Amino acid sequence: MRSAEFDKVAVLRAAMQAFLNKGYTKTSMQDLKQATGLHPGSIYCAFENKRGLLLAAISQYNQDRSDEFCAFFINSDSSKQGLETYLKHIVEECLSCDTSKACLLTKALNELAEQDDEVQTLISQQLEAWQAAITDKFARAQNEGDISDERSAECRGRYFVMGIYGLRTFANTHPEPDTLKKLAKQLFKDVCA
Amino acid sequence: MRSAEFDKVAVLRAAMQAFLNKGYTKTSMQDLKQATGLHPGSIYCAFENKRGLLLAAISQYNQDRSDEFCAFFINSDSSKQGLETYLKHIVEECLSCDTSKACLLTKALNELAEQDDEVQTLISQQLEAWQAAITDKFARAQNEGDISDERSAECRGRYFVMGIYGLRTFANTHPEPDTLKKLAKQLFKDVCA
DNA sequence: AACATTCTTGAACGTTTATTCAAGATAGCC
DNA sequence: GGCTATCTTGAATAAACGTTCAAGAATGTT
Repeated sequence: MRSAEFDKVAVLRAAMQAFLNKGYTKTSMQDLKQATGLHPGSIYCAFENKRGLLLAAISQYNQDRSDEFCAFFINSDSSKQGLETYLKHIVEECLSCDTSKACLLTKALNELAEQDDEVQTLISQQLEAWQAAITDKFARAQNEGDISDERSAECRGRYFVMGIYGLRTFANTHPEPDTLKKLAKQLFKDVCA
Repeated sequence: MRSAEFDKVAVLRAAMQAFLNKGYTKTSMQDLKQATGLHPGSIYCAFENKRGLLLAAISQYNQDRSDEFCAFFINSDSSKQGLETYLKHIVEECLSCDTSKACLLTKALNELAEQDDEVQTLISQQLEAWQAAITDKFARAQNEGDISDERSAECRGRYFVMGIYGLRTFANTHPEPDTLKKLAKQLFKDVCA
């Protein structure tokens, strides 16, 4: 008996960085070999093929982002404030230079939506769960009395998600801190109004 | 002497549809041959290479969209109403099944931003011009007295653009008419407030 | 220490890719 | 109608791609 020598989670994180940098199609097996440190054979043994590695990387990405999201609410009894700092965190992420600014879920969905139904379904479910988590926080904020019941939590959750999508895309051409921060501030004001 | 037999604009429109369907990398020369009706040699003679065809298709797309945008304002003396019907038009576009729902500029930018500086620069300039055109309409609407001067036209233009980006991305996973229309309505209300 | 089992390695494979180019077709000009 | 110039055609090319697989290395068991 002999167990695998590589750290699966670390490999998946390296792979998702590679996919974020070049996109799925343009990331070659040679790129993945270099990024993960795994030889082609090992990748095929562990993930079946390149597409399998993408699917696994997407799931890992979703897991990481989901954990990150939850962390904004565990030590806070104000859901509204948690959402605000979460939004600020996203802005900072858009502004950081070292890590890729895009979201792997939307990036992969854009690239493969009309060609790969399984990828599309997987990502759609994950984005749906993310939106549901955000909507839940708006509902809590309403129960906590910080946001009015004039509009439903679903309505606010959708709008917030839409705003984040827009913010991320906008950051591609306008990575100026002041502009993004102002947009985010306005977005949060509008979504809470 | 002998002149070219194909219609350049028609070829570019066919090429941009192909690029919208599959993305730049996954659109093969064979796909482009089928979509445009041009043989490889003719494409290379007219556009230098695949990338040259993409650049030309992007410029044509930008031209078409720019003309389309202007059409919303020529027979109207209310800039605010022109912006509103423009936004409704975008929602309809997101909902239509036959044509591709995405925007070629943002799609190509997402795919090639970190790999091709010339493509990135070209698209950035075009998106900038689009945003400037929208900002101009907000400034006119303010002069016409339909929108307050409380926030600047630049500020509103940016927010509107961000909202359209978000709306388009949101439509990928939620192509339900009622949801999109409601989001667009709220967006327009917020951006004019 | 030798064995059996599993993982790792990287060269080799068949496709597919973007690109080229020489031959053929077509149009205008004398 | 023949000539020249230009455009069209599509087979050929070389490189790059994802994938496979048999040989080598390493581990745990006896």
